[in-house]
Amino acid sequence: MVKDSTNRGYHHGDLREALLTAALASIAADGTEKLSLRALARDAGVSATAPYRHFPSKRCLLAALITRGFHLLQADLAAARDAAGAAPEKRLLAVSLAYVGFALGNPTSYKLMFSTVLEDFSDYAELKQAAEASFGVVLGILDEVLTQRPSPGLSVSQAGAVAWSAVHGVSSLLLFGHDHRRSDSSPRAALAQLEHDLPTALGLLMRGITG
Amino acid sequence: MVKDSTNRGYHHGDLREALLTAALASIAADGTEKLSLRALARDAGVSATAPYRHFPSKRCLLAALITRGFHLLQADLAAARDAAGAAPEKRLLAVSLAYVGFALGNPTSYKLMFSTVLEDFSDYAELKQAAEASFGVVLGILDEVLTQRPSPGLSVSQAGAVAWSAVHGVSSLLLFGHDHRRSDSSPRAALAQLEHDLPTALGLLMRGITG
DNA sequence: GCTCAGATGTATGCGTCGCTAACATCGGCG
DNA sequence: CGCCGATGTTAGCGACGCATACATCTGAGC
Repeated sequence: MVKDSTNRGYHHGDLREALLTAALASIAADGTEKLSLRALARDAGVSATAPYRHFPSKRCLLAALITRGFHLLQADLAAARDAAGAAPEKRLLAVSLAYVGFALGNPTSYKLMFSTVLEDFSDYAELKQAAEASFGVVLGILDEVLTQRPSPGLSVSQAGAVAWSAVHGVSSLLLFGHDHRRSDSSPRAALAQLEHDLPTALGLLMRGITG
Repeated sequence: MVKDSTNRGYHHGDLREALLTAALASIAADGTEKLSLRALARDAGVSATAPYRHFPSKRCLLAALITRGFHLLQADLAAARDAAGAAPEKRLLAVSLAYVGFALGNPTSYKLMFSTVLEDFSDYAELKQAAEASFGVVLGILDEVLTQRPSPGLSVSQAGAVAWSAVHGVSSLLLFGHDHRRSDSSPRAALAQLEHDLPTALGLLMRGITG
């Protein structure tokens, strides 16, 4: 039974959830390095060790955050795919745009998901599964496109990896540009322009791959 | 005057350099989170606070490491460009391959350079300059290609950003795959195949952009 | 050669952190 | 109603980043 969040007696009510959202906010504000379980506990009004009732370690809290991110990404991608009709090319573009949209809309989560804080997902089965499910949506839609219109010189899965890389690269670099927007140099300007014409840009990339 | 490295009296000899290389090794082994100035000092055989004679803070040491990475990247890219002859397309492919090659050959540096440990380069003028110089090589070569063969629907700098994104995406995802290679699922296999046929893959991407 | 100023390394200590162990309190279920 | 597992607390350990004050080395100019 979920407690009323106004209940702040001895028991917090929903400390686990509060910690997760506060952690994401903290990372967004100050970066992963400065994330502190003790500080999260203070902000939540509980003792310094209370978080350990919900997460065995700081790493596990991060893993939970990343897992949540992949679940969200998967949902966004699947929704975009299903809303885009039946034509494989349209579905591909829609999923690509949704991918970049997720990155731009959830920059903290996205950067965390593809960072190296955890080094390796193999210690976290649920996380590994969530990540592969997300990739599965991308690869599935690429498969649809590429079996219909094979790419010259590349296998289906190779071409799929290229397309996925291109979309991931656009997302990453756009975020990198946002983080460094204080510099008004030409790379930054180019990225801003790119963001403005995303559909055209992604369309070109996909055209290169699908021949 | 550079001291003989066998000199280990009161003065270390070249502590700054020793710290930088040890730091990179530590990050490669255990990740950025576990990097400890005190541990580096211990390994170098000096007191816990000696590193602060060379780096005002841990962040500054990381900034120095990243700066060094961008200098290396720039050198690699410029060398590849100059060795590739005069034809813009050949130069583009060579620079793209060098970019991916740098990422695969210096994974720790590359991930550090595009991570968010520093949030922002604006506090580090030398670093910002080094990063923009690296990007300058990429953008310059893209400019050569695109002014000769304009891309349909995109400005030169937009198309440049797309191409750069694609190359960066291939690099990032390849590294991501390496880090998670313990899973033998299809994404990993696709990435391995992709790495094997990099020239073909990058050629396709560039063809999409250059029309 | 000597000297002395700056570069480099040391000693000590503060506040914070992740985490463990032992104990307290709550709340739902028999 | 009473018990027991879930949740939170208190106390404390070792490590860390970093600041301050002090010690030692080294080379440039006399």
